[in-house]
Amino acid sequence: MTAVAFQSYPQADPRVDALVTDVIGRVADKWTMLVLEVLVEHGEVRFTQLGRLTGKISQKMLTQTVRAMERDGLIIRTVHPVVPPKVEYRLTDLGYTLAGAFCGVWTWAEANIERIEAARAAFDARVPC
Amino acid sequence: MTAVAFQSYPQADPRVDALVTDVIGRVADKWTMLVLEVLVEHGEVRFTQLGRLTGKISQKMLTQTVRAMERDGLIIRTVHPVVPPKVEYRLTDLGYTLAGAFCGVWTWAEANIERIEAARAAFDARVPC
DNA sequence: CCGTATCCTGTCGGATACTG
DNA sequence: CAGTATCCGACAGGATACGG
Repeated sequence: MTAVAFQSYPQADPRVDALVTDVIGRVADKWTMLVLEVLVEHGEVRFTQLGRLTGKISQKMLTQTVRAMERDGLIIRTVHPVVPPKVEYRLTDLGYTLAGAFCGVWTWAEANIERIEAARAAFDARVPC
Repeated sequence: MTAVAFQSYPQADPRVDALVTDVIGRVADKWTMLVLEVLVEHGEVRFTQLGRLTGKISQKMLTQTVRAMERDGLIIRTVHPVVPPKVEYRLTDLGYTLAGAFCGVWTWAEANIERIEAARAAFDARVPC
């Protein structure tokens, strides 16, 4: 399936490219990046605490995000057999290297917010609804 | 390897944080990154050509993506008044700096695909069903 | 406290058809 | 060639309720 427009492109290795795209898509998620940032800053963090620090994230999305990140080997989930339950999350070495890679994007966004907003305003003035 | 050494994240302004998140969300899009990569590699590219080079992207999504990127000041759209129409896209300076920032993530993904797939396989074996 | 399960709505995104 | 317009299925993701 997926017979789409623009098929057949002279790329070197479509398999590797697809995998990289997949990894990027998974990892470049909004919540993934925020969780990554929180864990870099705070080290080991509990579930609810992680939710608060991440901002307005629903419990559902937080669960999904940490689960996917654990599956990808980015974080480690530690369950303490106590009552009430205590679960802590921390980055793996792989997670730290990813955070390092994303650091560039994060600082870029911070540094260029004003330029982007200016560009948007100019565009919207140029192309009104 | 590893050796993370992360400088602590400076500010704590929720407004700025929201904006950064917004920018990240916009810019970390799958198609945005692919278009970015193609334009870095090929310089100035026409619409259909861009579609082919980007891989399996529908015309609709390509239009949306380039429009949003133009609005954000990442690319420049040049219309040549000829028949048949000829429209070319190229990166702005801002676009190039973004591509540079993403370069780290891209190479990270390439370098760690195998580790991620191994982690996923291990996780799925550990947590079946 | 740490989740899972369910419902429900908005948005994403592909397919198709048409214009300058 | 370079779009625009429209229909529509799929799914992300919030709100809520419940369980270990």
